[in-house]
Amino acid sequence: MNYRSKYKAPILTVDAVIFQMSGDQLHVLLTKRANEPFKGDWALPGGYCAQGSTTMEALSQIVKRKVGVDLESQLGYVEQLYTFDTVARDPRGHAVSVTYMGCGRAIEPAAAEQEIAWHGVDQLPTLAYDHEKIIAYARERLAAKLTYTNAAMGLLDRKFTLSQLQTAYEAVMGRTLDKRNFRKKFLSLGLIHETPDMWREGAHRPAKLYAFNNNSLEALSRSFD
Amino acid sequence: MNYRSKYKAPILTVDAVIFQMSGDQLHVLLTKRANEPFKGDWALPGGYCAQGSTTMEALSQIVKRKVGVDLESQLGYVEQLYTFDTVARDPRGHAVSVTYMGCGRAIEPAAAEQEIAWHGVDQLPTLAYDHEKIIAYARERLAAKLTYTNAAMGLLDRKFTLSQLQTAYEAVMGRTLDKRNFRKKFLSLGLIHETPDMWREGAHRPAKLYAFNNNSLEALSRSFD
DNA sequence: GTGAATTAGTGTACTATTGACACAATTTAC
DNA sequence: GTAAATTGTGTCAATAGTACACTAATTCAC
Repeated sequence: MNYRSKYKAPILTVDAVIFQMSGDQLHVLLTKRANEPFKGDWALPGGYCAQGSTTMEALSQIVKRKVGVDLESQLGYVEQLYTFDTVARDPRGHAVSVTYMGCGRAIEPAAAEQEIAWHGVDQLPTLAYDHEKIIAYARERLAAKLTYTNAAMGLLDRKFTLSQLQTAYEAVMGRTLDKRNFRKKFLSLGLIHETPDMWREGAHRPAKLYAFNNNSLEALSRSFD
Repeated sequence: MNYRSKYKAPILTVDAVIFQMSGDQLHVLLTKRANEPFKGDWALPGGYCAQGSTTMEALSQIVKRKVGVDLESQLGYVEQLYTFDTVARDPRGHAVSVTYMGCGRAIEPAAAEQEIAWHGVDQLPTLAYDHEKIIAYARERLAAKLTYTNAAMGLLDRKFTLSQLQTAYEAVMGRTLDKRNFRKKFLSLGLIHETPDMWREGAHRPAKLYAFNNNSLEALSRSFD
């Protein structure tokens, strides 16, 4: 096939799975679709990627406009998740969607074009397209990343207590962890350090605040032999 | 933006990183570009994805036509790698490339449109586009997969010796492994089983042949706590 | 058929990591 | 000062990882 002849590119869309902690639950940012198809259903924020901008640039603009979140400044980190495509995915024709996953903390969306809401990942409403699968995949990916990177950074304030860290791990992984083992293990990884500050809240002993050593995503190496 | 108005999709391309073992080295299948841009340079097999076919379908057709390899029947497994895009990636304009990675064994390419060759991943020629980075990324991904999946399956015959398996691991990871520890570890994973057959070759003791329990990709779970 | 060459196949001792498990310390509210 | 709440801590057993060297089985040359 020759590009100049009769080549017609598939529709290219981008979608974002934006996570944050709310209480002790992992939540995902959704928007209510105002138009067909799937009018009235909840969906991941996303839209078209046009010629001339990268998928990440397109996503930034779309997310900013539609749900009022600035990926650059309001998320701890963003990474590409997967590219989904099926001829039937979008009723309007063949679509390819490049999806990204990001984690943030206490995100305050600015004015947005669309109705938005945070939903607990364990209590999702009916979702448009295959977005339920995409969210499940994003959560799996994030859970895997937690075991060998400092990705939890994205879900926490710059300074956090070990209990907050553990709560985030439990929310993403969907199971409880042992407090002593979690602390022992995590501290031995060397990803975080103590700060002089304490977290005081409620009628109980205050907690030491920790911070990640590295503000960008850091991976530990795994070994085989 | 409205789809029906002035939306114009970026060029969508697909590229394949196809690995196989040759001797004790990991090799990647490359084609020599016959046209500009990068005419004469080596590149990953790939091409345009047009409306109406999924990226995987497009890739299958392209790889079959250009380098004579049938992804379905000639590769042990194929998975999506990453989607690369930069405005400058393709000199003709903004392009988005969905890349896939696959592993095969003693692949015999059929008649192909383009000049092709297998290159050792540690002795790559000058490559077109950012294909060098893509290959490095694919290798990293494969190395990571080897530590928690049966992905090595793709690189081996259905029946193989433990030495062959170890050689494949060493080639992908780029370092040597201890024979006794490798065997102990791998056998304990429970991914493979002994067969009654022996591999006889050369003036030395014959080796037991093993087979994977599962013909599709299988992942072991990692734990945190 | 004997010895040289080559690769397959095996075990042990040590260290590090994981996982199960319970109670004292510190703070606030009353 | 006592109750309520949450932080913070250690040990032991089991498992997994790591370093390391020799014997077994075969072919080939003589």
